[in-house]
Amino acid sequence: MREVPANILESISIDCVIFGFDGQGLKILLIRRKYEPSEGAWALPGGFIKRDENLDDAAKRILKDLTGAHDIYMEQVHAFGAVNRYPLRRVITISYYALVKPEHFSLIAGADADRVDWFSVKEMPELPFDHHSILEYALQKLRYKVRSQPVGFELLPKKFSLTELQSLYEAILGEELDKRNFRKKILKMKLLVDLKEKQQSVAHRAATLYQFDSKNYAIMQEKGVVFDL
Amino acid sequence: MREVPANILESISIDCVIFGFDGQGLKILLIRRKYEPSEGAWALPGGFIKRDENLDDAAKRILKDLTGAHDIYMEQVHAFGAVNRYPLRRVITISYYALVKPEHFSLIAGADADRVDWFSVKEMPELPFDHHSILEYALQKLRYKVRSQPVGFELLPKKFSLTELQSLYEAILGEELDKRNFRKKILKMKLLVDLKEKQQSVAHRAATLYQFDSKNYAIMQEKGVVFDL
DNA sequence: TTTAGTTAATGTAAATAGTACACTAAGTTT
DNA sequence: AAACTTAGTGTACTATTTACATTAACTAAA
Repeated sequence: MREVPANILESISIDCVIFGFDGQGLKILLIRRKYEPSEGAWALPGGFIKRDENLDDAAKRILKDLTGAHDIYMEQVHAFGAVNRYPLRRVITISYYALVKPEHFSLIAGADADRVDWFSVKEMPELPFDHHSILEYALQKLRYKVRSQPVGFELLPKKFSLTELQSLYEAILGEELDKRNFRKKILKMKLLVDLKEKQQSVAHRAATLYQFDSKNYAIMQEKGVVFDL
Repeated sequence: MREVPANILESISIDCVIFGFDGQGLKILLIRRKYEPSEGAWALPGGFIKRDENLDDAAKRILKDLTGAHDIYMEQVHAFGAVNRYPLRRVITISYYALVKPEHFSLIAGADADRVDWFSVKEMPELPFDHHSILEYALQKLRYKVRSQPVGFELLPKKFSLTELQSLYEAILGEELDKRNFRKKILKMKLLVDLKEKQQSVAHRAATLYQFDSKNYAIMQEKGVVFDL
């Protein structure tokens, strides 16, 4: 445990819930805490806000300092402020979340972390403080969001099959989807470009590859088109 | 302007966006600020959090101290933390909102407010700091919510007509709804009890009165039934 | 070279939900 | 009795959702 520097706001922290999808299941990025309180525990990457820093900027900096992961677009989720949530003093934390592709980031433990790693959401270590609630809340939000917006294409390779896309959605939602209905819906959105290419060297019938149509997505967003999965 | 007491967290405030519906239009509860900064301006009721107070409790207390309105269930909306949003020092604010029936509350300006009043959302005074953004954000949330959940029954008299209910929804959404379709949908939800009673002494055909079926609502919520208006 | 194994790809019928739309009913007031 | 005001109602059309099973294409192993 160390002293609180003067240029930070000592009563407000940010915690980041970074979800990752690697083609298998849903993962979450944790750091191992180098200092008290809860030294040695795996926890959400979090830290304090500087006096001259906006919230979104603080979230980015904190994540980068602890894990090395940068250029991640995060969204604010919720403020958690139970009186005794943090043992040393009163701290209210604001949570942020993002969904990323693990292999895009080389992780480097820094600042108050001595290790960083991805954990499967299904097999999580015990988390300190109220980090479990924070995680659950963010997961709810992610699931909600993924149903109403075409989220997550950036998590797949540039060229992907519809089955891969479906697995992604199933991993996030934690439930199985009907193949034909999924395809119908996703193709009707006109957000995928059929590349007229096939998978190579797979031990079964090769799937057609698609690409996310980000141009059309931008246009539709401007028009205020609502998506729904 | 006064000193910051020691038992409060000086960098975190709460601002309350209290929407009211009085049968006519959507209103919002504002206070007139008694002290600098922005002394004399109409603003959202807001204040600082005490060290031994949870967020939700703080929101309730702050609202009560400034306006006299109590027993209002508020929900957290968003944290706003632009570096210069508050002129005196760095303050991050967490917004809360609620939707209530104005005539249920006797307003008493207190603490840092010398007046309290309801304003039509359509004719708002200039608000200080980033209160306008905070209000807009809460309004978005309210509109969103009212479409997906049976919100707002508590704003009407215990016995109400379908037309009154429809006016409420129209006021919140800021758009007109089709009478027949509205009735079809709302009745299909099985959330209203037909009281087999008629309005009294109205200068036209009397409408049937209904009551919100909170018992059935609780049951349906448990089952996870999704509503959609 | 045949067979087994694996995943890709496809369509339809039925049910449900959403939308647009106009007239009659029941009271009160003049 | 006529005029006014709001209540109350149904239908046809379209779009969306859901459940569901077979054939196609390719590889690997026998």
